[in-house]
Amino acid sequence: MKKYIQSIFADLSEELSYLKNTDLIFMVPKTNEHGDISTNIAMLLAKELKKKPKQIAEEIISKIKYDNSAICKIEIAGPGFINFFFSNSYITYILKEIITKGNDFGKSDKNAGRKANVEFVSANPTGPLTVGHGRNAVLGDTIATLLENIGYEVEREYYFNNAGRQMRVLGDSVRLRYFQILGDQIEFPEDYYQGKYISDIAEKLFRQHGDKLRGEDPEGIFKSAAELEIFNDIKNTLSRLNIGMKNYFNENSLYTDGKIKSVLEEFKAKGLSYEKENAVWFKLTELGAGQDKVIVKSTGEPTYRLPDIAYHKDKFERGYDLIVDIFGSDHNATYPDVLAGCKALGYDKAKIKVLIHQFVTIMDKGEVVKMSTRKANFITLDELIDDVGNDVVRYFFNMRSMTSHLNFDLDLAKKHSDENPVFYLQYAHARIASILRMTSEQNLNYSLENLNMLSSEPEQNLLKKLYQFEEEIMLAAENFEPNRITNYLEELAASFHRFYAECRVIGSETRLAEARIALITATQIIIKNGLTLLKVSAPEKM
RNA sequence: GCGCCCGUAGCUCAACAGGAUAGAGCAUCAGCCUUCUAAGCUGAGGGUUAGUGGUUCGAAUCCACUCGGGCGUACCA
Repeated sequence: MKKYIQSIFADLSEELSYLKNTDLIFMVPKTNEHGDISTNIAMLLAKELKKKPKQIAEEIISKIKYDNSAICKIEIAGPGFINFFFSNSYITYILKEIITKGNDFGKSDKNAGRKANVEFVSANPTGPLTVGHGRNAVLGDTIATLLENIGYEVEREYYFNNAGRQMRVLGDSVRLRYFQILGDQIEFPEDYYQGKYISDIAEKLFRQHGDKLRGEDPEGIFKSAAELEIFNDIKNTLSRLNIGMKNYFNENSLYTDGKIKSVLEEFKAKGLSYEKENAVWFKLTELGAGQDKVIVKSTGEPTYRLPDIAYHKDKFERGYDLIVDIFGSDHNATYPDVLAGCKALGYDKAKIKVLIHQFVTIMDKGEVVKMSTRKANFITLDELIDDVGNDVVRYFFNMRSMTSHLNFDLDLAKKHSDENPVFYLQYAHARIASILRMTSEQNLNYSLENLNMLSSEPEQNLLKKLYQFEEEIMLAAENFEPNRITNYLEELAASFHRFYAECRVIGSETRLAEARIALITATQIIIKNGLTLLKVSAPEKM
């Protein structure tokens, strides 16, 4: 519909030339009195044209040509808004679209043929996923789904590093626990991994091998067993949330494939690196950053920047049209270096979209829980799923904008009470399912013949919400904002519940009942499609 | 010190690219089930949008500064 209004304005701009070079902004007004779509164009032009906004608006309205079957009224209001009112035949059209397209309604092929890579989670296999990773995982997966919904072919990717100091400490942590099981009196260092899962892995090794591993190297079987166990655990947790990765990208492959080396050589050839104090420095100052950074330590080991740049180079070479990285706010200082590196290598960094989400604050019994993988005072994502179920976990992590901190109150999430918006939505869906079960028993079906009978306020509000769906999910995808979906769905469900309280389906006069069945059928489809994007279930009964 | 993010009702959060009277949920209070699921609905109270100044027809939104909170700021990842 917005497209249609844009097109009639485009036609009009042939006649009113001042419309040509301005951005037309259309929005959905908050109240029904202000119509279905509104534009502030007259006010924006007032200064430039040295005319009063209302005069401009009048001129636009008097000259604009539109189709009566789509728009029934255009009026000027307030300081100069132009408000458009949709006609009933448009409403009929959109309901019909929703009902006939069903599960496919809302899908768009706008980006058909384009490929996207979404990298998320990317936790190293040093411990189970925590609630903190949960937000990253759910946001990443939902963004991937949203991109698929607008036509992208999406690859979900998990980047990990199973080498380095962290992993050595992990292997040695298991080894020491193993010795403890054998009865050795060993002091377990404070900066080693304290979690119980370490002892579990050691226990398992003991059951399989007895005391035969005494002489093994910490980086041998201890490390590899730990990595295997932990990775299986992580994958299992992700699959409980319906998250499946297409690629697991091992940082180590960047070394074995010579990609790190080739980036180093390229930097050197371009004069973007130099040696100082036995280390290799990346000339970031030349690229506009504040200071140069080390990319290869004096020990010969690269810092994280180098593999990160090589990794992104690899992604570019794989030919994606869009590369999305999802990080927690603790990475906010590192990605500019990576982007600068990509740009220096000649890649279009506009293809990379870095999304930084703020941390999850866990509240338990009214207190903030500080978490650290190393010390074992974390709540695992698995425990959270056990407590509240995957629907609630997925919904809660999608509920807030990425830029704000997410306050996860465990007591509240565990409650399963009506404070929980997930149930509010699911209840709306189930209520509709229930009505439709009963109407079908009575052989009552939807009809699009008399939709103009849907004239009461709750019905009008519900209709209005329905035809906003397509635009909402488009905006959610293009702006990478999953929380728009949850906000929208809550408003939609509220509109439905209000309708339910005031308007009866069964027992109304047949033509009205048929129209209302069309309305709630469409509502049910939209709720289901919205929840499906979030991978939250839409039950027929509760 | 510097960089990024945040500050909106008692609490948790919305508010589309600057738009019309700043909205929901929870909590509090008062109502609504002989009719489609009360996990619901209706109403009331609750706000100087942290503060100060600026930009303009118009600011929670943009700019500057101040205050407060989070995360960073390594030859850790």
